[in-house]
Formats: sequence, structure tokens, C-alpha cells
Amino acid sequence: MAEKTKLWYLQNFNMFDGMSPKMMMELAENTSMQNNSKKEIIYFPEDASNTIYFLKAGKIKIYRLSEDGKTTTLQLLGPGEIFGESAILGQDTHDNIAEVVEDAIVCAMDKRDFQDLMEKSPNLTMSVNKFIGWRLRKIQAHVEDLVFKNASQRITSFLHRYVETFGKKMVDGWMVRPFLTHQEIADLTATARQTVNQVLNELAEQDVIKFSRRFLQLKGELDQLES
Amino acid sequence: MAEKTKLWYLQNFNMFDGMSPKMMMELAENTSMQNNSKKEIIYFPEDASNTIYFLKAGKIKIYRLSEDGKTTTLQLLGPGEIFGESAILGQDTHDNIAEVVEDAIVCAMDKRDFQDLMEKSPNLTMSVNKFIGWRLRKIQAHVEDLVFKNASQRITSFLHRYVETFGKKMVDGWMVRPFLTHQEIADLTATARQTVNQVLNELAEQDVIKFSRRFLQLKGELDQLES
DNA sequence: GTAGGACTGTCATATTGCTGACATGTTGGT
DNA sequence: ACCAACATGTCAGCAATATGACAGTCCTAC
Repeated sequence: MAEKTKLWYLQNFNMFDGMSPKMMMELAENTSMQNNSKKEIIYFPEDASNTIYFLKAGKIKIYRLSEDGKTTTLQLLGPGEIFGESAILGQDTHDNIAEVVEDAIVCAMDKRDFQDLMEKSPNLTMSVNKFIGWRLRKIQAHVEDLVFKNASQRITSFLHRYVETFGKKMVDGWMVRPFLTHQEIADLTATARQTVNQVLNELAEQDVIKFSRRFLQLKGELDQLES
Repeated sequence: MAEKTKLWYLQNFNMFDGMSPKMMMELAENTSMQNNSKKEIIYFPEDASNTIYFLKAGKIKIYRLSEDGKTTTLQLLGPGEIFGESAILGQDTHDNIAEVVEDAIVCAMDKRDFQDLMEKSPNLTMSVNKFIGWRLRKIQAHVEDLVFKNASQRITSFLHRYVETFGKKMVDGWMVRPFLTHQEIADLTATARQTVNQVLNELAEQDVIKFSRRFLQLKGELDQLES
């Protein structure tokens, strides 16, 4: 792929705000681009973490399996997000599974190259710190939700975040497409598939949302999904 | 306090391994030392996070309160741990409460000073990254526990970690002192006080542990507390 | 050394939400 | 256009664990 195109892609990442054009070129040179389609696994636990990934398009989920086959999804990532960060946090293997949820374009970079870049640019280092801080905050909030909220509150507040992150504002509410399967939502909220189904249908009955496999529509303001 | 003494204290932190003596002196100069006794609060949510803390002695818990007065403890920290790290992760307020569990000696450092130091020492920056990565891993494991394990497994595996972190190996097992209250364990494991009581007594009946308010004794190997 | 507060022990009861089972609906590949 | 695989909808029953109540015990600050 032409360096110019890569450059253009990379400019979508906040993390690289304020970096010199020269640095950006260097970044682009060291980046390889890949397309991954739905259900592809990008890494497994125990895989060597030599690479850091930038998600340009699509959605990726970061999740774990229990010994008896249950699943819990730690994060659902969209365009502009970074993953595989354990590579630059001093771990040599991954702990989680990274799987493509919606066909994705991913930029991959060797961790050494990225670390070299960080040494040259304190700016970048600070951005990385901020990014990690933000991750840490998000996962702490996740813990808080798990402990303090009940199943339907967790589902509702997940929908809130989902719409906020991935939705488009319309004249009379919000629209997200495509939607997720009930099982995917269950894995994200530590609930059972059947519970998700029930809560979703209740919300539809109360005329707060409308949904199908293809879309989720929120009628009115985001704070209707407050819990 | 004499700079020498501070220096000596600071050398207990892994994070500063490999730093030049000159750098260490600079670190010591910018650090202030404080004693905090049980139940003192070091910071609240919304407090400005201008300071990063190094825990030299004692125990600190990092926790959150829900609106209806429930508590969940995110971390229990002992000597050698860092807290208030949101200061250097680009946040200007804290999200959690930091409270002294056992009388503590804390080194405090202005975040600017620490950031200056980081800019001068790529070594330190890497250590910080590692430390944050480790935090991230610990909290992900916490989420996994919450989702996959039941109450008594969570309590048992907490005891495992507690003994491992804070205990002393004896001829025929492990000893930790002092112990925690049942409520504190409940807050750490997202369970009810009564459940902790029950599990603890069951383990004592099975002769795996022995405990009182003053100590926890594990009879035999750590993996007896596997779940 | 005592009183008040904090912590522990034990029970009975309530409830949330998971499990399994099964029918119905939807989709995409050949 | 069909069929297999996947996803949704619904329900009854059950298990885990929280809650509330209260008695007994220990601790510590006067």
C-alpha cells in the first residue's frame, strides 16, 4: 500500500496529534496494513505480544474464556482505538483474545519500532500514558458496574455507551447500525442471553428503543438509557 | 527528614531499579514524607490529582462507594506500591478513595516533578509503563474473577493472593498478621459480610486455615487455596 | 475497669437472574 | 429456493447469595 494512504489512515488517531510530519512519515513506514473479516482472531492468550495494533475501521472485541466455556468481553473497540497494548507495557504475551466483530482495517506495528518512536518523542509517550490511563478508568468503571448494578441496569447502561460511541444523532434520537446479537450483549454485560432479550423487549415496549438485527434506534435523548 | 533517609526509603521501589544515583538523589529531594494512621483518607474522588504516592509501609485500600452506600475495594496495596497514578496518566482528578488500612508511611511527589524526571529518564518511563501494564492486568483479572467465579471461590482466591502478598512462609505453612475484618474481605470480593464469615469458618473446619482478628494462618501450601 | 462501639456468628427469608427446553424466526451459501 | 446454521422469544424451575435480625464477643478509649 502506498505510504501516502497509510499516512492518511494514521492521521485518524488522536494519539498522534501534535506529532511532526517527519515522525508521522516514520510511523507510516513502519506500519503494515491488513484487512480482517468478521470472526477472525487477531491474537490469542499466550501469543507473543510483539505488535501493537491500530484499528482504522470496523469493530474488535477483546474477551476472555473461562475453563467451562463461558465468555466475558472486556472491551468493544471501534475506529481510532488501539489494542494489543500489552506489547508496549512490558508483557511478552497477550492475556486476552482479540476477535473481529465487524470487518476491520487494522494497522500493525512492531513494538520495537513503536518504542523507538516513543523514545524520540516525549509527546507520543505522554499520549500513550493518557491512553492507558483512559483504559484503566474504563475498566474500573466496568468493575463498578458489575458490583453495583443489576443485570438490567448493566444492559441499559451498556446500550447508552454503545449508542454514544457508535451511534449517529438523528432529528428525533439516535441510530446505530449494525446492531449486536443478544449473546454478544450478554457477554459484554455479564448477563444471560435470555435476560438481554427480555430487557431489550421491555425497552421496546416502553417505546424507548426500536431494534432488529440490523439496527438499534434510540427514540429521544441518551439519558433515557440512564440507570 | 534527612535526604539520606528518604533516599534509603525510595530504594525499596522496583520502579527505580537501574536509575542513576544522581537521579535518585533528585527524586529524594522532591519527595515529601508523611505518616498516616488507620482510617485516614489520602484522597477522595474529584480531588485534584497533583501528587503521586509511594507506599513505604502499611496498607492502603483504593475503593469506591455506590450511591446507596455500598463499597467495593479495587485494590489493597502494601509496601512498595504506587498509588494516585492518575496524576501522571493525564487525569486531573481522582476517581477513587484512598484510605489507610494499616498505619502507613507514604512518600508524596508532585506530578510535575515526576514528569520532569520521566522526561530525563527513558528508563523510568519504561518502568512506569510496566507498572501500569501490571495494574491493568490485575484489574482485568479482577473482572474475570467477578464474572466467572462464585462467592466462595472469589473469597478463597483472594485469601490466596493475600497470603502470597503479605504472608510469611513458616515451617508448615504461612502466617499473615494482622488479618482483615470480614467486612473488608467482603468489600474486596464483592460478597456479603455473612458469606465471608461462612466461607472462612468452613475453611477452618476443613483445617485449611486458622484465623482470628489478629492473624491468618494457612496450614500447608498456597495451592490449598486454589479454586 | 467499664461502657459503648465495632466485629463475629447464625439463622430464616426473599429475590434475582441463570439454566434448560423448546418453538419460532432469519439468513446466507450453494 | 432450499436447507442448515444461527438467532430470537418465552417460560418454568432452581440455586446462589443477599438481606435483615439479633445475640454474643471483643476491643479500646475514657
